[in-house]
Amino acid sequence: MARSDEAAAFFHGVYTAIQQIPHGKVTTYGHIAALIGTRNPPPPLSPLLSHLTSCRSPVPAQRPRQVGVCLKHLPADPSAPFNSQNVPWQRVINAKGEISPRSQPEGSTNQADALRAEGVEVVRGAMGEYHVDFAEYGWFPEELPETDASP
DNA sequence: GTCTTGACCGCTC
DNA sequence: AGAGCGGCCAAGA
Repeated sequence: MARSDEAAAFFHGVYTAIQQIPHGKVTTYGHIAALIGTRNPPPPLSPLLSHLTSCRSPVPAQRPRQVGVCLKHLPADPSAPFNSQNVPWQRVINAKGEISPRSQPEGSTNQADALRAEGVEVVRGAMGEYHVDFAEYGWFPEELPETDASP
Protein backbone atom coordinates (compact mmCIF):
# COMPACT_ATOMS: atom_id res chain seq x y z
CA MET A 1 0.00 0.00 0.00
CA ALA A 2 1.49 3.28 -1.01
CA ARG A 3 1.38 6.10 1.43
CA SER A 4 -0.49 8.11 -1.14
CA ASP A 5 -3.40 5.72 -0.64
CA GLU A 6 -3.18 6.27 3.10
CA ALA A 7 -3.23 9.99 2.52
CA ALA A 8 -6.17 9.66 0.15
CA ALA A 9 -8.07 7.63 2.74
CA PHE A 10 -7.25 10.19 5.39
CA PHE A 11 -8.34 13.03 3.14
CA HIS A 12 -11.55 11.20 2.32
CA GLY A 13 -12.25 10.60 5.99
CA VAL A 14 -11.58 14.20 6.87
CA TYR A 15 -13.81 15.59 4.17
CA THR A 16 -16.55 13.09 4.92
CA ALA A 17 -16.43 13.89 8.62
CA ILE A 18 -16.60 17.61 7.93
CA GLN A 19 -19.60 17.07 5.71
CA GLN A 20 -21.36 15.51 8.70
CA ILE A 21 -21.22 18.78 10.62
CA PRO A 22 -24.78 20.11 10.84
CA HIS A 23 -25.62 23.52 9.48
CA GLY A 24 -25.02 26.22 12.05
CA LYS A 25 -22.63 24.08 14.10
CA VAL A 26 -18.85 24.05 14.43
CA THR A 27 -16.22 21.57 15.55
CA THR A 28 -12.46 21.38 15.94
CA TYR A 29 -9.65 19.95 13.86
CA GLY A 30 -8.83 17.63 16.72
CA HIS A 31 -12.34 16.26 16.85
CA ILE A 32 -12.33 15.56 13.14
CA ALA A 33 -9.14 13.59 13.62
CA ALA A 34 -10.66 11.91 16.66
CA LEU A 35 -13.71 10.87 14.66
CA ILE A 36 -11.52 9.22 12.08
CA GLY A 37 -9.43 7.56 14.78
CA THR A 38 -12.32 6.50 17.01
CA ARG A 39 -14.24 5.10 14.12
CA ASN A 40 -13.88 1.35 13.91
CA PRO A 41 -11.56 0.05 11.20
CA PRO A 42 -13.73 0.60 8.13
CA PRO A 43 -13.10 -1.21 4.86
CA PRO A 44 -11.99 1.87 2.91
CA LEU A 45 -9.27 2.70 5.42
CA SER A 46 -6.21 0.51 5.11
CA PRO A 47 -4.91 -1.44 8.14
CA LEU A 48 -1.88 0.80 8.48
CA LEU A 49 -3.99 3.75 9.54
CA SER A 50 -5.82 1.58 12.04
CA HIS A 51 -2.51 0.35 13.35
CA LEU A 52 -1.32 3.92 13.83
CA THR A 53 -4.48 4.75 15.70
CA SER A 54 -4.34 1.68 17.93
CA CYS A 55 -0.58 1.75 18.42
CA ARG A 56 -0.65 4.64 20.84
CA SER A 57 -3.60 6.17 22.63
CA PRO A 58 -7.06 5.32 21.31
CA VAL A 59 -6.94 8.61 19.50
CA PRO A 60 -3.75 10.04 18.03
CA ALA A 61 -3.58 13.69 19.00
CA GLN A 62 -1.20 14.70 16.26
CA ARG A 63 -3.63 14.19 13.40
CA PRO A 64 -5.36 17.58 13.78
CA ARG A 65 -2.45 19.36 12.20
CA GLN A 66 -2.76 17.18 9.14
CA VAL A 67 -6.48 17.89 9.08
CA GLY A 68 -5.66 21.53 8.54
CA VAL A 69 -3.34 20.53 5.72
CA CYS A 70 -6.18 18.57 4.16
CA LEU A 71 -8.38 21.63 4.17
CA LYS A 72 -5.53 23.64 2.74
CA HIS A 73 -5.40 21.24 -0.18
CA LEU A 74 -9.17 21.17 -0.48
CA PRO A 75 -9.73 21.84 -4.19
CA ALA A 76 -11.99 24.71 -5.18
CA ASP A 77 -12.88 22.95 -8.40
CA PRO A 78 -16.64 22.17 -8.28
CA SER A 79 -16.09 19.12 -10.48
CA ALA A 80 -13.89 17.50 -7.82
CA PRO A 81 -15.60 14.93 -5.54
CA PHE A 82 -14.69 17.09 -2.55
CA ASN A 83 -14.46 20.82 -3.06
CA SER A 84 -14.79 23.99 -1.02
CA GLN A 85 -18.45 24.12 -1.98
CA ASN A 86 -19.39 20.61 -0.86
CA VAL A 87 -17.19 20.56 2.23
CA PRO A 88 -18.13 23.11 4.92
CA TRP A 89 -14.53 23.78 5.87
CA GLN A 90 -15.70 26.98 7.52
CA ARG A 91 -17.29 24.96 10.34
CA VAL A 92 -13.90 23.65 11.44
CA ILE A 93 -11.98 25.76 13.96
CA ASN A 94 -9.21 25.14 16.47
CA ALA A 95 -9.63 23.70 19.96
CA LYS A 96 -9.48 27.15 21.53
CA GLY A 97 -12.78 27.99 19.88
CA GLU A 98 -11.08 30.51 17.66
CA ILE A 99 -10.37 30.78 13.98
CA SER A 100 -6.67 30.30 13.39
CA PRO A 101 -5.18 33.35 11.69
CA ARG A 102 -3.47 31.21 9.03
CA SER A 103 -1.40 32.73 6.23
CA GLN A 104 -4.10 34.85 4.66
CA PRO A 105 -5.95 37.02 7.19
CA GLU A 106 -8.75 37.42 4.69
CA GLY A 107 -9.37 33.70 4.88
CA SER A 108 -10.21 33.87 8.57
CA THR A 109 -12.42 36.86 7.91
CA ASN A 110 -14.19 35.02 5.14
CA GLN A 111 -14.61 32.02 7.42
CA ALA A 112 -16.09 34.18 10.16
CA ASP A 113 -18.43 35.80 7.68
CA ALA A 114 -19.53 32.41 6.35
CA LEU A 115 -20.23 31.18 9.88
CA ARG A 116 -22.28 34.28 10.66
CA ALA A 117 -24.22 33.68 7.46
CA GLU A 118 -25.20 30.31 8.93
CA GLY A 119 -26.40 31.91 12.12
CA VAL A 120 -23.31 31.20 14.18
CA GLU A 121 -22.48 34.00 16.56
CA VAL A 122 -18.84 34.88 15.95
CA VAL A 123 -17.37 37.19 18.56
CA ARG A 124 -14.31 39.19 17.66
CA GLY A 125 -11.66 39.12 20.37
CA ALA A 126 -9.61 42.04 21.59
CA MET A 127 -6.69 40.93 19.42
CA GLY A 128 -8.84 40.74 16.32
CA GLU A 129 -9.38 37.02 16.63
CA TYR A 130 -12.72 35.42 15.98
CA HIS A 131 -14.19 33.31 18.76
CA VAL A 132 -17.13 30.91 18.72
CA ASP A 133 -18.91 29.58 21.79
CA PHE A 134 -18.68 25.79 21.75
CA ALA A 135 -21.30 25.52 24.47
CA GLU A 136 -23.88 26.82 22.04
CA TYR A 137 -22.59 25.99 18.58
CA GLY A 138 -20.19 23.13 19.27
CA TRP A 139 -20.81 19.78 17.60
CA PHE A 140 -18.92 16.92 19.21
CA PRO A 141 -20.50 13.52 18.48
CA GLU A 142 -18.74 10.44 19.80
CA GLU A 143 -18.69 8.86 16.39
CA LEU A 144 -19.65 9.63 12.85
CA PRO A 145 -23.32 9.04 12.11
CA GLU A 146 -24.08 6.28 9.64
CA THR A 147 -25.30 8.43 6.81
CA ASP A 148 -24.29 5.87 4.24
CA ALA A 149 -26.92 3.12 4.41
CA SER A 150 -24.93 0.53 2.48
CA PRO A 151 -23.13 -1.75 4.92
C1' DG B 1 16.77 12.88 -3.47
C1' DT B 2 16.59 15.93 1.46
C1' DC B 3 14.96 19.84 4.32
C1' DT B 4 11.54 23.16 6.06
C1' DT B 5 7.02 24.54 7.06
C1' DG B 6 2.16 24.17 8.40
C1' DA B 7 -5.64 26.33 8.71
C1' DC B 8 -2.96 21.96 15.60
C1' DC B 9 -3.13 19.74 20.30
C1' DG B 10 -1.62 18.43 24.86
C1' DC B 11 1.44 18.53 28.37
C1' DT B 12 5.05 20.99 31.04
C1' DC B 13 7.59 24.95 33.22
C1' DA C 1 -3.07 31.23 35.46
C1' DG C 2 -0.22 32.20 31.38
C1' DA C 3 3.44 31.05 28.11
C1' DG C 4 6.54 27.67 25.84
C1' DC C 5 7.89 23.45 23.78
C1' DG C 6 7.66 18.90 21.36
C1' DG C 7 5.43 15.69 18.32
C1' DC C 8 3.06 13.59 14.10
C1' DC C 9 2.08 13.48 8.72
C1' DA C 10 2.25 15.34 4.32
C1' DA C 11 3.07 18.81 0.76
C1' DG C 12 6.20 22.25 -1.29
C1' DA C 13 10.87 24.07 -2.53
